[in-house]
Amino acid sequence: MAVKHSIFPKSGHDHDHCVATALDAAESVCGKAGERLTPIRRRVLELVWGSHRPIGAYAILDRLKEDGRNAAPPTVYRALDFLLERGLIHRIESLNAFVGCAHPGESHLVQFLICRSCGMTAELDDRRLSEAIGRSAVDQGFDIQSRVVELSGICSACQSARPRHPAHAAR
Amino acid sequence: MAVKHSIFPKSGHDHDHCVATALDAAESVCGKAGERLTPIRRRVLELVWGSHRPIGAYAILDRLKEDGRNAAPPTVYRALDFLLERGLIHRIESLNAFVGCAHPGESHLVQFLICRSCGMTAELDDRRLSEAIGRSAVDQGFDIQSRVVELSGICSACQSARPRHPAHAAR
DNA sequence: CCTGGAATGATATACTATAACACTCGGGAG
DNA sequence: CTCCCGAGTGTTATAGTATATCATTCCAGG
Repeated sequence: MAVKHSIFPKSGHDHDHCVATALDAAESVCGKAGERLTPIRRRVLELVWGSHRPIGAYAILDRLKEDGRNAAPPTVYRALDFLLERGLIHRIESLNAFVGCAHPGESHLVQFLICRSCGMTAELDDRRLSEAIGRSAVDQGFDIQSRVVELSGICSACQSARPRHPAHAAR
Repeated sequence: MAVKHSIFPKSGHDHDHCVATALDAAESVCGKAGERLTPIRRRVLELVWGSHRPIGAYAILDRLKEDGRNAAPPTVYRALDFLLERGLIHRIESLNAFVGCAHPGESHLVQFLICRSCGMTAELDDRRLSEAIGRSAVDQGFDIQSRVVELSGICSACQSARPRHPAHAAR
């Protein structure tokens, strides 16, 4: 049975469009907040959006160096912190890596599906799931301030095909 | 309104009993599986159970050294890997730390509540929440292999009191 | 201008985790 | 009994992730 509305990016999608949209949205979000999307921040965001696979801070750093820029770890982490605070990217705790936010500027509760075969991630905003989490916390009198929900497994595309990116297999 | 059945460890509980129970359960689990709970593994488990606050691998390492034992990082990580595989401890991804499993030997899906004020964690096994996660995955045709659900916030005890362990405040 | 805060540069270091190889020990095959 | 084998541990080195600290630059507003 086919999946009706897969939220996983399709293999042949126009990714340049994803990137352009994300950068535009970032300009907009920063503009409204009076924040500066400096060249470094913009470039880091672009690199995070290089694919739908989470990317590590040091991989970003390597790319910045390839740009010919003087870059050190703090350069990257400052930009990542800025982008995280503005909700333009997400951190995947179970991978120590970062991925673009699919709904920048909108407040949303997020859950991730992470494919161990192709490395792609999908960002969910499942209301029933969020509510179940909220109920669980309320039952315990717990005041939730942040949530990490990361589900690793095999996406539907990889289930029906030989793995295409074995390099991204889970640890 | 008071919480009916808080799963958070109470401040004055008999923690020695928690530790003893955990060690007994570990002996039992290992015995049935024909695995060896060696002195190092037992000691690491005991240290992880030192409190209901997640502990980092290097903090465990320091304790082992205090024991007068020759210990290096691999010593600790090997023991932790063993304990993780047998389901005797859990890893908290968002803290890079480890905490004792409240239900060793039983297969269960787990979610964590992590108090940013006192550092305590509570292990939930909320069936509705697990089912909501399962449905979410099925909707996407996603085959879940592992789950990370970690909710950070303030536990009910800390909400009604001045924080008692500010050193454990979230990053 | 000039000045104060934000952003970046630069260096050092802390923290987390694994690779690789050597050694020991105890149990089973012969 | 001896040999051998594999699990467990010791040891050293290194990989990978993140932050502290201070210097410098840049730019918007006075």
